Amino acid sequence: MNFTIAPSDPTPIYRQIVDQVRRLIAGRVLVQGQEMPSVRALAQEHAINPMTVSKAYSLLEAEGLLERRRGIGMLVAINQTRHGSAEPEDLLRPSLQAAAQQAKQLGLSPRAALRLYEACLKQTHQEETP
Amino acid sequence: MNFTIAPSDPTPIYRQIVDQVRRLIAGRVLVQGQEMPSVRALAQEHAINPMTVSKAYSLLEAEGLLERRRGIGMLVAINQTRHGSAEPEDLLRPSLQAAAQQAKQLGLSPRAALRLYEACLKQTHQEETP
Amino acid sequence: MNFTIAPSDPTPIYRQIVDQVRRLIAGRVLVQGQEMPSVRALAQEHAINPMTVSKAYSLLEAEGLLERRRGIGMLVAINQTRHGSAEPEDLLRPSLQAAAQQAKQLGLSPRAALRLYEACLKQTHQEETP
Amino acid sequence: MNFTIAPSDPTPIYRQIVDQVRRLIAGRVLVQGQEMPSVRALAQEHAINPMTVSKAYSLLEAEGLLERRRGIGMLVAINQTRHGSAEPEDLLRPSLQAAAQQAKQLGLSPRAALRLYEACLKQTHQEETP
DNA sequence: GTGGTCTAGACCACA
DNA sequence: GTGGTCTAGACCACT
Repeated sequence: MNFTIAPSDPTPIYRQIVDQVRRLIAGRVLVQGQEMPSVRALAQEHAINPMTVSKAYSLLEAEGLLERRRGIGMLVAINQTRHGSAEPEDLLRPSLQAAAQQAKQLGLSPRAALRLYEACLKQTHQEETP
Repeated sequence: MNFTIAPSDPTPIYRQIVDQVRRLIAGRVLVQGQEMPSVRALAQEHAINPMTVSKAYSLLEAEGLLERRRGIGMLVAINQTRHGSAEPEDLLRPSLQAAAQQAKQLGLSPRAALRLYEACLKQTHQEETP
Repeated sequence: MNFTIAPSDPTPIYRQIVDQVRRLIAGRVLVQGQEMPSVRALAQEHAINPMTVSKAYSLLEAEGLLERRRGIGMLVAINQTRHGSAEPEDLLRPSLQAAAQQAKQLGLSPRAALRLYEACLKQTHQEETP
Repeated sequence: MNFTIAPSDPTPIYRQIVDQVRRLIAGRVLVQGQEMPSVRALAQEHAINPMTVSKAYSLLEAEGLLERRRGIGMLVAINQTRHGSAEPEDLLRPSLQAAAQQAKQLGLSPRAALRLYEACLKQTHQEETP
């Protein structure tokens, strides 16, 4: 899986997993019917407790994004109609709205804030290419 | 005060206060020597516990951003050396870096992400003018 | 076979099979000596694993409700002593007792609960006639 | 709290809690804004692990039926508009539909099934009065 | 006082 | 092999 766990991040680990899986599904990186990595595998890969992964998967199942197949594992849910998985823009907007309010409180002009975001985007995309 | 408290936000309330005051000072919206609203007033305005406000103020005082004046209340500290308030860009960057990674996971192009942020900035600035 | 498998139901599939066969025998819908559908046929019909069907049949055989005939398949056991198949009322009562407690917790009057059950019974019986 | 935990019941304990709280809210036994018993209290009362209770509460919170008040405890959610809390009839119907199918499989006439349910209802209500 | 998170380990059930 | 459940205990954060 191409996502990261930051133990230093104050947001709980299970929440980091939930958020990222949600985004990867919205972005079609994870496609419908695809098998998710097993609880134990993911736990070992990131050196965390299997129950933590399990909790994240359970929440995603309750949300309708994952489906449990008895004895098989978890799959990305097939009936991804309209509920649950939202448009990518809708998942990104809250972060950007918060960042917009912060820019205003910091007295930064919209232009300066945009330039800064552009730099961050460029950096993030460069990490992947090489 | 032009800041907001979101009780549903998982980040603790006292932290929401600290972060926003820090930004307002960095952005010179709150200027040196200016009186802060009283603990009681702020608590009542946002329907939160006065002890929570008090804790936030104490942290800001320990950080050197606020000063406690007996009989008067809290003021924005006058001797803002360089250690207390940082550059506005440095305070905004972490949020934008996170938003950049999210955009990538969502499969959004940098251009689309920028456009979305531009819209958020415009909306945030319009709220204040009328 | 007129029974249904609900993969989303938390009760294990083999248990769903066992319970329903038990009822169909108690209700004389399946009569003594009658052939049961083959493991393979039943599995294919409901899109479940043959091993799951096999496990259910084995449990029913251990219970004395089914008999394994070499080269033929499973039959409804002929010597239905009193220990295997119980009275229909006894098999239905647990569900109704649970439903009665639920009605009480929901604040529904016994009369309202009865009316609702009447409607469900009518609907269930109509499904079969046409 | 007037609900029961049955350790022998195959349905997991946290699920028993969730289901019953859901019903008690739908039946207005628990009213909006009311405080729920604390995790530790409920755990001790029923001799189960606090984490099990916590898990149930978390699910109910995700469902929108409970609200967490930091440092205070859990309350029955106030904005109980339409989602989440359903009509009592809607929560009872699934059990009765299952019981109706069972009655049919058992070869019981609708009249006999109704009589049996009536008896169960009477018994359940008598337990409370004395 | 409140709930939340994580860990470690044991046991069960399903396929 | 898969996930689920429960326990016990430790530590943290908020009010």
